[in-house]
Amino acid sequence: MRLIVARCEVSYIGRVTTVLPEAVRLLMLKADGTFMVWADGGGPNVKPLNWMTPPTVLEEEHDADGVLARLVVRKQRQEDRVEIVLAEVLSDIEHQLDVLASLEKEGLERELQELLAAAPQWCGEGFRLVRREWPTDIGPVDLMCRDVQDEWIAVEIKRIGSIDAVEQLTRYLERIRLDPALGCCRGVLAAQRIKPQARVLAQARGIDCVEVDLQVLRGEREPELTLFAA
Amino acid sequence: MRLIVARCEVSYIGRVTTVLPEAVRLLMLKADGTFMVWADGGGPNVKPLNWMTPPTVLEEEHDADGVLARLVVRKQRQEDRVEIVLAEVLSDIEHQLDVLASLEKEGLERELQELLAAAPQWCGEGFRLVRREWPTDIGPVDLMCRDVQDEWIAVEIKRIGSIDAVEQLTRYLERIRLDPALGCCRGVLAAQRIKPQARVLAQARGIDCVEVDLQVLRGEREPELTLFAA
DNA sequence: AGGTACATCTCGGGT
DNA sequence: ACCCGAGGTGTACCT
Repeated sequence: MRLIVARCEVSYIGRVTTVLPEAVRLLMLKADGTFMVWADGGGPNVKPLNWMTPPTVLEEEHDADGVLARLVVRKQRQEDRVEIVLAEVLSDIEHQLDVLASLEKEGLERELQELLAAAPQWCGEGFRLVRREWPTDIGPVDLMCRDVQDEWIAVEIKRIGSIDAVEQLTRYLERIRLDPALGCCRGVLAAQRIKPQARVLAQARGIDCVEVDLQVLRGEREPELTLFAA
Repeated sequence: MRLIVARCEVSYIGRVTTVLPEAVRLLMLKADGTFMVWADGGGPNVKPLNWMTPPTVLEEEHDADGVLARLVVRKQRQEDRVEIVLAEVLSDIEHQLDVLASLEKEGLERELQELLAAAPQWCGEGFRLVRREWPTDIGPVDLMCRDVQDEWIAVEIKRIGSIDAVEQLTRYLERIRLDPALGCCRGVLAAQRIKPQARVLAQARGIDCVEVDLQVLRGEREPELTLFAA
């Protein structure tokens, strides 16, 4: 990984066209071929101002004194290019970093699906799980359940229930209901949080919405007693 | 901007929980309060392994020799925290970077919308603009127009017209047509490029497709004379 | 290679 | 503050 701090001007030509006026910025050249330009504020926080993903080709130009004067980062088989004109190099260091993957993550949608598969009654009273990842010809439904009347219910699970989730479930239901045996299959959207506009669309489509609590599912917290609530 | 290269172990607890085993990585501390952890490969290219967006609070712990031994980055009003245990600091530099925004982008959907709002006839013969960003209760329609017969047309604009774009416009039309005054509103998908599958779906839904040329809209190129084309 | 779905998406614009 | 939509989205997984 090479880190260059320099006063420079940056141009990108590719899917869009951008220009950055001359200023002191960080140029980050990863050993894997990734290139990024960073500023300290006045822009995105966690996203570079400009970047190029591998595979890239790096051209370096030096002036008469051997000082880095120009960098061009290009994509192998495309016209995408970032050009950096360096007016002043303040620092230029390189370090060997470890390649060690294994970033373990917990608490994603997958965990939510596992917990709800083990306790489908949180998606609706009396629900029994028939299958996780029920296949349709346009993709798998998260959970397929049956209720106390043996009616079918397709459950779509999301961390945050948005309009897209309603669309996705609608598409699945369209497919599922082509099968006469499942013709009256209902749809349930289960999520930690469901956005208001998604709720509107779901209601219009006859899809039920259920908000679930991750901590309750994990058994870390007692469920609220809502049975006798207004 | 402070750049630390160190052999370290990183833990994050927040929306998810992650652990990174001890390895040599780059720790990036921006002056705006952003914190990021980077590796050289074996993970995402252009995304940090761990990060925290401002506002953040930084705690630094040093050992008896004054060497940096532990870092904790916390969010002010949340339980989110990143903890770094440093086994060996290989480099620790700090530079003053410029804050100079003004990353001008050209060629995005916004420009396309501006150009089509100024010349809606490219979306359909005789179209007049009634409103940009016409509000519905599930989101805004890019352009609302009327044609020479005073009929209403909802226009969805995309850089690339995909199936999602057709779904989106379909949703809007669903809501718009609930209003009797707009009951016969038509739909037009305008994009620089429209994917074949999106075209098929659009046709099935009675939505017209129009491909527009950015350079023609900008007046940089003459329109093709297609009036007498087959 | 192309399509789909997920992401601590991030980010900007609106209300 | 929340919500929506766009992104040079990136990334993994599937066909």
